[in-house]
Amino acid sequence: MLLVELIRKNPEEVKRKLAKKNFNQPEIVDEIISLDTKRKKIQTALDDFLSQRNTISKEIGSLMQSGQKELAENKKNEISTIKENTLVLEADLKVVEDKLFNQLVTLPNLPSDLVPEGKTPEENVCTFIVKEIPVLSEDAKPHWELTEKYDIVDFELGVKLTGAGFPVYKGKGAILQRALISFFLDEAGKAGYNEVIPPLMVNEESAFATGQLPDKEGQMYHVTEDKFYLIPTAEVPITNILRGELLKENQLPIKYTGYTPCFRREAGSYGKDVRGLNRLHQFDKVEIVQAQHPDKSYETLDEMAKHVENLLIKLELPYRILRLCGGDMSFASALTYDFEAYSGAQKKWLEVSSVSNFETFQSNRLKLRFKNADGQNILAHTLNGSALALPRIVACLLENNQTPEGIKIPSVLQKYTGFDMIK
RNA sequence: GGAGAAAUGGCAGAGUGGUCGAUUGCGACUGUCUUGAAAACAGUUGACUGUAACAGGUCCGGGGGUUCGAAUCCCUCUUUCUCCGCCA
Repeated sequence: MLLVELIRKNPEEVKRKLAKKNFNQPEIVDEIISLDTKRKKIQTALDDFLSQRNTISKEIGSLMQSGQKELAENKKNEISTIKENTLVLEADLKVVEDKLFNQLVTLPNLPSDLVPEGKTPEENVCTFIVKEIPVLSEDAKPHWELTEKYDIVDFELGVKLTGAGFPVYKGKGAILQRALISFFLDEAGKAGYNEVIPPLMVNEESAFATGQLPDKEGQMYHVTEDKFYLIPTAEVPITNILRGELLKENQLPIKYTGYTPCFRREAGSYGKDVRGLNRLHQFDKVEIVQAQHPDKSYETLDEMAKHVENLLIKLELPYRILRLCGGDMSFASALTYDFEAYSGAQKKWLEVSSVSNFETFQSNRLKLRFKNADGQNILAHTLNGSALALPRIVACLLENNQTPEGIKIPSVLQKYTGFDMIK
């Protein structure tokens, strides 16, 4: 959530930046400012009445104690008009505050200056691409045929148990999942991230604080009986670990990693993009999360991107890095790098990681702050990235590493799988 | 699921209708002393809002109510603890 203070100070700049993010209702910015002005006015008037009330109440108190009951009664009468006024103003204030809040939550985060202009994924800027994109032979099979051939992922069975998008990993397929998770967690651990296993369901407050509510309500599975949401990413519970914290400056950066399954309704998705492992309702992911000093958060973003890049290199996967344009970025992000691995048989790039700096957009909702040397409370910056999402990695590994003898396992994974070939 | 008890500042723990934003202890920070440290002594030590700066306002688990006035009384929700039941 954007800070009202920032909007007040630079309304035109805010509008310009919002436009870059494909947000086309600049009038909301003006409405927010006028609502906030109204809010302040009401608040000041209300405070004034409350102040009078407090003073008189104290006087009544001392009169009562000194036994001057009649004078006290007179004071009580005096206070009744004041009380009526406070009730009216309190009601007004609530209306204005609600309106203000509802407008404020519709605004996406402002893009950093590094974000390229653009409205569609085609306008993302490729900042790195491997020299050689593998060309497989014409009879190379897409992963959904390979998973069937080797009986390692069973989509039909998942349909029987739950529905489309909930595959069952079997045998070496299941072990491969476990191996990747362990590998990713070990790498994150080596990079200084503290490993956690968070809940897979969160409450409304958590979903709001990281920005999923109200923006992405329809994308989450909602457990209505208990008002919980199944997490769409570990980002939600892990970042919320820090909700409400007032840290010491020297505690930064705080680094967490965690593996969780992720649940996404993917309403509106269909067609080729959802084939096989490309897009699922439940998938596994290892996430890295940091809270950092505002002065250092962009360095940290680069460091996290480097971490993700190294994973792809170690897995020997061809990849490219995109700096997302304003129109393709997520609601809460200020700058995002997407990592795409090449899927040789599908002949296309699949997004396997997204690394973002949210600046204060999340921390403002989280109330995640630190105390600086001057004793001021400053909002920290939050960042996160997938490191990595499993299904598309598996898809690429299967397709790119297929041979007539079977599917080769990258050497870095072999100590985790215990085998070097799926056959 | 049933019965009971509780929720106060970083922590511990007072406070049962008025000068309580909150006694006290510990911790932390600053100063004095010291070559330095410890000890001792003195002081400081929550957040939000608001202002040019003051002032003012709000916050004692969340929400609502009673009252001129609520940490304190009432209702409700949540959480924790104890006992019973159930269970991996």
